[in-house]
Amino acid sequence: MTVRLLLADDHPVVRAGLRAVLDTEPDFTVVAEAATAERAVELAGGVDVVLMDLQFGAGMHGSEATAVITARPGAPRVLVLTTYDTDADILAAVEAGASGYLLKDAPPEELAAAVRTAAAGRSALAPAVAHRLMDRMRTPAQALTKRELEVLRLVGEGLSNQQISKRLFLSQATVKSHLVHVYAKLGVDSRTAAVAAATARRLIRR
Amino acid sequence: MTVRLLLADDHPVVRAGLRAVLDTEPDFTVVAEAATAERAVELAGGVDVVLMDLQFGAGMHGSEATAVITARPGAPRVLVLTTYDTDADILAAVEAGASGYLLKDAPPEELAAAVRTAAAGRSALAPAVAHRLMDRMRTPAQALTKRELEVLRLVGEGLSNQQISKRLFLSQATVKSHLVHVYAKLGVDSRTAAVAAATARRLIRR
DNA sequence: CACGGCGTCAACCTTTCGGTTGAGGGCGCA
DNA sequence: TGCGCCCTCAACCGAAAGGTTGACGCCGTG
Repeated sequence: MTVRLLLADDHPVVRAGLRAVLDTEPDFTVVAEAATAERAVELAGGVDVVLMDLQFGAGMHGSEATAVITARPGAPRVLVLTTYDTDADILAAVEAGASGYLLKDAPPEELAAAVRTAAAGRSALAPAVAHRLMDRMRTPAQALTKRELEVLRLVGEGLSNQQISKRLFLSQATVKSHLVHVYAKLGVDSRTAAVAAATARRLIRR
Repeated sequence: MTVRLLLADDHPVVRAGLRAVLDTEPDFTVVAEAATAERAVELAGGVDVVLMDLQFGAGMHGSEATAVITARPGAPRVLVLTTYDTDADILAAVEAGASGYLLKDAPPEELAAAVRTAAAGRSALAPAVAHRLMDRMRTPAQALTKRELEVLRLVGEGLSNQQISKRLFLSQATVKSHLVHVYAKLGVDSRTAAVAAATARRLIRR
């Protein structure tokens, strides 16, 4: 039985590389490529496994596309294949229904093995990734409230508490209050560290 | 006349992709691959063009390898091929003697054209990259020094002056001194604003 | 309805940061 | 041999941010 593959990555070179590595396997067939996450959603029907990058230059994020694809009945398995292994990315991908999470520096054999594992309906997490996920479960990520996120975003834009308070029609005391909660939830103790942590976890965008 | 190529990238998939895209060109031959910058330096003899990534998981940076390779007599041309186009990366690559700077999301035709341009001894800068470089030349006033950039990067990672001073073996006074200069050059007045401005201008990456 | 989470704010204190002045050594370039 | 730039550091001060306690109203849920 042949495994039909869809390659979703915005880099032509990476797509060519995946094709070169996977299409030579006798039981794999690359049936389509997508340069955007939107296109991947369109093409996901009729394949068995989707190899999905997370970062696309613009537009939909890979984890969003994964959620859309896996939500459908008779959906293909989605194997996330990305460059980074930040907690937030992994979490988002797994929550979106990804069957696996691989890093792009994985050797070809590992890649092929993961595709077979995913095609068989089992979970294929790279060891390093699985470990990270375990860590995460132990300390559940505190979700920031809308207001906290709003304040944090302005901090990320470089505004002072004074400026934020004016922008949001608040007192400085309130801004500080929100930030204290943000620091606690992110496990940091300064505004710059909060921005760094939130950026790494993709809570805020830049 | 055949152009002999060396592919230097730590991702097997990317190397396979480059090989797939370039080795099919009748006048190109991929004669070697390197998974590390150190290996690229070893293998650079005997090829005409090196396709060089900048980020290698560990060890030598691509721009260092580029500098070493281009410094030798009869050196091959080095074409930098990376994911990001931050000012600092581009500058470093060009200063290291790179003949071109391409982004990995470039279409295959552009890639092949750039290799031919480099092989012919001409400069091959992606339009977006060239534009950035021009910007840089036009306003050299706000150029941050290496040290200032180094400090700013750590600020962006959320470190305090205290932590930065320890990390770089400096006194806090020196860290503050660098930051004061950074603020002046970026036209801001706080560390968070400096990070925001530097990110917007692609002086630092996240 | 009582409870908890959220959003708002005040007062107070400590620590860090921002900004200034001044200064010395190293290095390249005119 | 100067000059200027870069990097380094000290001392000092005011301003901003960090941290704590306590408080009040709103709202949704058990």
